[in-house]
Amino acid sequence: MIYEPNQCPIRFGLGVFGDHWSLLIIRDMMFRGHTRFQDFLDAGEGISTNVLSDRLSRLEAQQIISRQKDPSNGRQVIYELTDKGKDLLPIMLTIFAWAEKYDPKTRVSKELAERIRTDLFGARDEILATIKQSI
Amino acid sequence: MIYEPNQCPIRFGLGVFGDHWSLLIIRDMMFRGHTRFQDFLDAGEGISTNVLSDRLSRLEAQQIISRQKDPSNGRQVIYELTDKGKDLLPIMLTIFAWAEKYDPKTRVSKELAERIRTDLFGARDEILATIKQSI
DNA sequence: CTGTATCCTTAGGGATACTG
DNA sequence: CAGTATCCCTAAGGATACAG
Repeated sequence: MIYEPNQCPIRFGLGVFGDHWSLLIIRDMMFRGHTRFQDFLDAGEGISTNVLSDRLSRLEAQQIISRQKDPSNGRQVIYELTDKGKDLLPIMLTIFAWAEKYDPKTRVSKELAERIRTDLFGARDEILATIKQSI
Repeated sequence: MIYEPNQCPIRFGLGVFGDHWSLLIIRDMMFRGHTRFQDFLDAGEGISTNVLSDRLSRLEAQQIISRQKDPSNGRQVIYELTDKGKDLLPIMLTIFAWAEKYDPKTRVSKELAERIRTDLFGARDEILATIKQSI
């Protein structure tokens, strides 16, 4: 058994970042350096203030991001990825690599994509075979 | 620039497997060996027939899964992952590894988790630093 | 067994105005 | 600037019956 039913890691992941907006917010922090409420509003995805507020709260509650005031400007709030949030990077990168392989429009940094491709895509069938045996 | 705006790989991924049910269906095919309509209904997630039907159609349209009749039983339909679907494995595994790190209940095969951890978590900060420079 | 077809309900989210 | 508070609306999805 790869994992215990009712203790499914995919379900766990979906609970944390499994909605449309959360993953885009994390993406913007990770790859665009966004740190402020306004940054996310201006990202062009069309998120409304109430939804953004809600998602930032949830992500903070789950310790994916931290919220603090800018010491040099007390009215400015700064959002940052926590270690738990930064550790979502491998998930993002594997999505990148998959998209680069199947979305003709996606262009990702070659080094990153190459790394993932050899490390994980390369062993795909071997790993799937291992999994099949343990079902 | 890591990727072109409006050509975002995360958006592309969300469009394919970004809803609650699709990822669970793919999981069941990948890690539980499910191949039949009834398998998914019985998976215990409580999906209804109309939604399941819809998701299977979409996944087939996106060539994540294939649909064919069982040659030995003409009334039995068999769903299988295509290569494009199998290539979602790295994404699944990185979610596994992340969940194992942060969800106390999740227990994943050690070898798989270890492989991902050293390959990708290990270089996390280094990669993030590279990204920051190119924003 | 593998789906459609309907009905119905609710949660999610857009628009907007407003506040500390 | 960073949110809250409403209002409203629609699309997603659960339940169920039925069909090929």
